[in-house]
Amino acid sequence: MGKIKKAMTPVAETEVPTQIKNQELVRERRRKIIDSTVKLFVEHGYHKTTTRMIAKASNFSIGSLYEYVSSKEDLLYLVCKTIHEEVQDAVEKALAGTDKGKERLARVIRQYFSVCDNMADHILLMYQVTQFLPGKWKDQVLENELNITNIFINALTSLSGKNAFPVLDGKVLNLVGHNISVLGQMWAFRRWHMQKNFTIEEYINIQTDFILGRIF
Amino acid sequence: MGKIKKAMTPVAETEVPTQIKNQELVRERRRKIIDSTVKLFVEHGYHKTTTRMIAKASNFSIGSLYEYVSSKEDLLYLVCKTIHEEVQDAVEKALAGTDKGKERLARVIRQYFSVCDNMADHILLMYQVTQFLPGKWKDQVLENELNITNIFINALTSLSGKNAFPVLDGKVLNLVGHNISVLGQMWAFRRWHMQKNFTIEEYINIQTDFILGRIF
DNA sequence: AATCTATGACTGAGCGCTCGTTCAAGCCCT
DNA sequence: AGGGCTTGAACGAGCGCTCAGTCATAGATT
Repeated sequence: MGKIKKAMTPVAETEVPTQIKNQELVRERRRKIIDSTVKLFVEHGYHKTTTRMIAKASNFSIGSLYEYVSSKEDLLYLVCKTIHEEVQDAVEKALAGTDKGKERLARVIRQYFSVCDNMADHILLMYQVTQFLPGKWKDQVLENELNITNIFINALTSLSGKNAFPVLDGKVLNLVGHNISVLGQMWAFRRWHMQKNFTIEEYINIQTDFILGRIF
Repeated sequence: MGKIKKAMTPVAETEVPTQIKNQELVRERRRKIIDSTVKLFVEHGYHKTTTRMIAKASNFSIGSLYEYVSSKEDLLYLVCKTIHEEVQDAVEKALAGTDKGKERLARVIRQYFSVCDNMADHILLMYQVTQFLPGKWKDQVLENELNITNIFINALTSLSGKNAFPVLDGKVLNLVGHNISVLGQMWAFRRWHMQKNFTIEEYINIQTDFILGRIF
């Protein structure tokens, strides 16, 4: 069966169980459910969002909701996965350019930080919500998080020793990759301070200087 | 793990209401309650910890618990406040030294990161739990968080322009202060990766180089 | 074309249970 | 005696999830 990969929201077909036979329907309905759920989770948080609210917001009965998703925790996982996919897609697009050395790194940082700005709500949500995932899915989510960080680590590694870059130890590269990842997310989870004191442009510029060691 | 010195917790007397007349008793009992609660929250999280569990763990009846604390949310605030006080105390001690320039900054960073290591559970807890505070107390907690960050900003500011330090713009200093704060906490909230790949010593050394721009 | 039948998506009242909170009654000290 | 402190049974709102039943559709049969 030749399925066309809709780059938007893939949504697992088999990973998370469902009662419904028609897989096309599952994909479509789940997308609607996930979209509504993200909004509700962002607005009210995981616990204060009831399954009834989710059902209403996506125009299903609760019963019907539970045909497409087997528990609230399942739904939470689908939400997390979708957000990660969105971030990863956006960041990977930034790797396409052809410039070299620090400029290339700076461009990737800029792109990633812009994504963090656009998806600030979602990133904050991930921080708040990962703790409620059952173990097996928490592991999966952390792996997805690592995948994104690895994009930066790879970008750094491919630069090490070239274009006026010093040769760097693997551990250093690894940690710097995580730093980039977290400093982007910081724009979201410290927005209570950041958005009062910086524009996203200022933030990107200063943080880029900071990461590239141009400050001290 | 938590080799935290049993730092006696001050505990607000008036800020959070109580039914009990004897203030001495309130202070003493609340400390016991808060200590037990922190342990339970760390182990089970806020929602899965019931008030009955808290009462049992601190050797009170539920009724008695509610004489000393007027709601679970109140208790949550007391917990957050106590943790912040502990961190702040420890970091402020690091300011006592007499060395100058980058060495002084490096020492403050080392001290702070060590605190983040010792209190990793508590820092993670703060990240998970702030979202459940009612508005007025969330503001208070964020202010406490800012107070800690300001310690770094002040340390940076007092260095700006001296001892081979460049003169730096206020926004830059502000953001770098937040970076230090967050990179310390990152040791806690990314421990699922960090503690597998670094010792705290390695972490401190690399991050210090990173912050001071010695990497690229 | 008309009728029957099988399928499976959809519905929502209600079950079973948890949890934060209260309060009437009792205990203890002065 | 009376105020301060403790107790734990009882309350009731709220939640995730179930399941017996409805109904639209489409293929089979006449």
